Parts: sequence; structure tokens; C-alpha cells
Amino acid sequence: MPELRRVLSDRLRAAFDTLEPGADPVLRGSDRADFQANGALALAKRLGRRPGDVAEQVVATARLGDICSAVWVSGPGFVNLTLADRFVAEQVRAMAADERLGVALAVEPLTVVVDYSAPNVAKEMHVGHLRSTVIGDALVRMLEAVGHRVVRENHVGDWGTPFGMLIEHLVDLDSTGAGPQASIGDLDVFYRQARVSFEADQGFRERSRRRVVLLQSGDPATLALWRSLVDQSMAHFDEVYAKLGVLLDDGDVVGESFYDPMLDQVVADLQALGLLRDSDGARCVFPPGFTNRDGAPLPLIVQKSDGGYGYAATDLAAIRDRVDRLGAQRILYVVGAPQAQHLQMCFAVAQMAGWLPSSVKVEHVAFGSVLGPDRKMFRSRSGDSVKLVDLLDDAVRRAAAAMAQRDGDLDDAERASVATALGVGAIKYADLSTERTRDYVFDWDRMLAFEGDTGPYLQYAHARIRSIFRRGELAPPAPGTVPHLDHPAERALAMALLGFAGAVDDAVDGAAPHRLCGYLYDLAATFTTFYETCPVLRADDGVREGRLVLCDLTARVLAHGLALLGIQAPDRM
RNA sequence: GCCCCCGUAGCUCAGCGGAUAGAGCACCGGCCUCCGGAGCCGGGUGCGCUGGUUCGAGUCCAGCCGGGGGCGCCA
Repeated sequence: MPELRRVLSDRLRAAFDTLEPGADPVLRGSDRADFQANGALALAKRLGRRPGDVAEQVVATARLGDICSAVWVSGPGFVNLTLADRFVAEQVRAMAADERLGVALAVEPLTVVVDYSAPNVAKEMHVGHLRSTVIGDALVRMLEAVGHRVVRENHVGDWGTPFGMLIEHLVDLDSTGAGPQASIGDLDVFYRQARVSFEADQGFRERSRRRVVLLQSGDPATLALWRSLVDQSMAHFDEVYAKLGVLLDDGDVVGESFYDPMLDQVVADLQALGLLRDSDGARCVFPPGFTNRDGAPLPLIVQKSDGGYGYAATDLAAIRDRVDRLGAQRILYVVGAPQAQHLQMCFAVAQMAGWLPSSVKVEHVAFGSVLGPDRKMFRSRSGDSVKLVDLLDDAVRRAAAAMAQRDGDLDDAERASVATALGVGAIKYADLSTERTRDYVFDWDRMLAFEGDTGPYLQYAHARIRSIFRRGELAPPAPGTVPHLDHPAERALAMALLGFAGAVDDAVDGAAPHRLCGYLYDLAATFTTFYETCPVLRADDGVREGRLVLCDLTARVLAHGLALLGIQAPDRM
């Protein structure tokens, strides 16, 4: 089933082609018709004709009789289009019969690598990881939904000089008899203690340095200790991912250690290409167009003066690996906005080295910070970053408290599961529903409210529709049932439903989940208006079936749309 | 100092070069014989400033003002 805007656009394009081949109809939504085509104005300018005449000619030429009930020109040359009710009804009927709800598969399926989440071993996940994980998860789900082959990559920080310190601290704990499994209770405490020893104890510092060398050289005993740290951290990550309800698992982890064996080659190849320059003992590439505070060329430091590799080397190795081994055709970096320059430099160097062909699109899917009520970086009262487990537990607790305000007939198990869906959904929706490059203020009351543009409101709208079928003891209408579209509210709902595929496309194209959020909110609002004015269960038999089609399809779109965002839609709440 | 992001209603935010810039929250007024009132309907002299490009600018460009971030061996 082709997307609605596409059908219309193709028909108009044919008409525009007769005036100028390839001219864009510029189809947009309209507040005075179902759609409007604005292409006549730009075209008139190019042709040196009057816009109104061009628009009239498009109207006269376009074959729209079977899908539009009215086509007219207004203003300087806007072509207004009102769809025929019969066509709308047919489109809704087809959409309802479609498992995919009208969402088309990509014409050209791509292998898309999505780099997201990226927590650090031996550190607790905190709010700083929330956005990357949640946005990345939504993008993965949306990309898969339109038929792309998605490779999830969790670029975990599991390598580098800090591990000398961390391993030595583990050794110290082990020597007290605790044993490696039980040694790390709280990751943050563990990390802090290691730091304290490192800063206070000269001997510890020396041992840490030697330990880094052992780790780098593959000493089996050291690797075993390192593995223990990684495994315990992974268990923690898995716990957070499970609470969050994201797709990531152990199989998606491609940590920095994975690229370590490739770094020599990265440097050697850059050297051979003549791109490396020595600067204060460090080996750097100076991509054109980047300058430092003195206006001098800005280096991407690939190898530090002490011989160690910087993260730039790892990032470059990752790009090569993704292009060569994974066959990436598009790479998305779901990474905070502050790293924009670093990533741009890495991309530039990879291109200079020929590792990133122009056929591969790399994109920094940047996002802003989560702010506290004071509009500064969101932190706990004590000034520490907020642990993700605590945040999620808190959300579920608050959702459960809100549910307790009302009397429900849910049993304890379902009540708990709904509270989880509501709490986690609230956090995710709040994160996904604003334009991602902006910072946003974390506000419990706003995100957990059942009114307004929130996750719980959408979940409520969905559950409310499901309850219609429950109360009426009705099965969903048979496929092929024609929707009832006589009332303006019915028609408005039908039009909103038909916008789903376009909303998904828009969200995918712009790596912009908030567009899907906005669509779903509009749909829910349009539904409630319909529901207020159009009785369903009390309607006559023929009308009731036609309205149930709209109800059922709305519920399915809400549930599916929320699923694409990684948010659950319980049937009851 | 240079670079990047942001600046839209009292508050939180949409607005992907098109007509009269929209939502939510808050506030005020309706709708309680209502299929879930966690709802619906109505109420609005706001695009930081100044230029420019364009038939048309909240949107693109330049400069300024304000906020945040980045700017060589941490990742």
C-alpha cells in the first residue's frame, strides 16, 4: 500500500512534468484543505509566467478525479486538494488490512550501523547514558521497521590506561579474600576507591603503570582479571538495559578492546599515506578546516607521545571495521553534541585515508544534555551524577503511586507491570519527544502527568480504546470492513490515521523520533475528539462497525508507534 | 580569541522556504442522565536584535546580543 502523500505527489508530479520535467509539486499539509501543493509558485518564477496561471494549468492537467473531491487554486498560486471521502475510506480500509499499517519498506534497504549507549566498564551507568541509549534504541527499531539491516554497536569503554589502576584495585580486594566474583559490589564505589589509591599511593601508581603494560602485552593472568571486571560490568549493563526495555544485549558489545589489535595498522597505514605528522612527540593528522584557539591547524592525535593510542585511533579503526567487515552503507553515531568536533575530525581523516568512501553516509546523531530544575546538568542532591537504575526505579515507584490514586481492578502482577510500562515509558517519551539537539529539563511531574504531551497520556488513550472492545465484548472488525466517515470528527480521525506511514518516514529520514512522538500525540488528541462526539457502542449496527474500524486502527497505530519508540502500550491500566 | 549548538506565548516545547506561527502546562469559563472525567469544548496584541537573499523568511545568509558546549596527548 503506497503512502498517501506519495500517491498524491506522483499524480501532481505528472502534471508538473508537462510544464517542466522534474519540477517538485511541493506537497504539504494544509489548514484549509487536506493538502496543498506549492510548487506552482517557484515554477512560475522559472518559467516567467504568472503563478496563478501555472497553478490553474496544473489543476487542469492533473488526473485527480478518482481521489479528490475538490481541487482549486487560491492565494498567489496554491493548489488546494480535498480528498474524496470514498478514497479516504478505501485507504483506511486498506491500511487496516495491512500488517504494516501502511508503512512501506525502503526502496533500497541499507546496512546501517548504529553506534549508541557506550557505557564504561567499572562505572555505573548514569543519566549521561540515558539519551544515547534511548534515542539509539528508537532509531534501531524505526530503521528495522522500514526494512533496513541494522547492526547495533555498543562501543563500550573497556580498554586503556585506567584499567591498570582498576585491575590493581581488584587485586588488592582479592587479597583480602573476597574473591573476584564478589569483589565489586557497587561499581561507583569500586572506581572511586581505585582513584583514591592511585592518587594517594606512589607504589599503587607504579603497579598500575606496570599493569597497563601487562594488559597491553596480553599477560594471561592480567587478562583474566580484566575479563572479570568486564563480566561484572556487563551484568550491570544488562540489568539496566532490561529495566529500560531496550534491544541491546551482550552480542552488541564491540568495545574498545576489540579494536586494539587494529591500531598498529591504523597508524602504519596513515604513515604510509603520508598523513601523519609529528607534533610535540605525538603523531597527528591535521584535517583541513579545523583550527585551535590560536588559529593554528587542529590535530587529531592518533598516537600519544608516550606511544599509547588515543581514542581517535580507536574511532578510526571502528570506521574501517564498520565499512570493511560489516559492509556499512550508513553509520549513525548517537553521541552527545559536545563531541561534534571530534567526530567531524575523525570522519574527515577517515575520508582522507580512503577508509570512508563517499557512498557511505556517516552521521553524528547529536543530542543535547539532560538538565536539572536549575537548568544545569542533571545531578543528584549530593552533586553526583544520577544512577540510571535509581532513576528508573524512582520512575516506576512514582507511576505506581499515581496509579494508587485511582481504583483499578488490576491484580498485583499486572499492576506492577503497568507501573513499569508507565514509569519507563514516561522517561523515554520525555526524552524522545523534544527535538534531540536541544537540552531538556528533567521534570518528574511533567513527564508522568496523564494529561498533556506525555507517554502516559498516549498509553491511556490506547488502553481506553482497548476497553471499548472489552466492555462491548467485541472482536476487532473483520478485515475489509469499511470505516464510517460521515461525521467531520470521523473524517479527521481517518486523515490522521493515514498520516502514520509519512510520520514514520519523516522520523527515519531525519533520525528524529520526536516527529513520530508529535504525530502520535496528535492522533491521540484527534481520537479523543472523535470519541467525545461519536458514540461507538451505542451507535446503530452499521455505524458501529464503521466506527469500530477507526477505533481498532487507532489503537493499533498507537501501540505500533509506541513500540517503534521502545515504549510499551498495556491494554489496561 | 576561534568553532559548534540553542534563543518562538508566563512556563515547557512543535513548526522539514509557503497563506492568519501552533500544542501542552498554568489561568479563566463551559460540558457531570458521559462507551474509562487520567476526558472534551471555548478563551492568546509571542519568533533575541539589525541587515541581506527570495514572489514569499520563525525557517536560508551576514553581523551583533544572551545562554550552553568544545578548542593537543581523558574517552
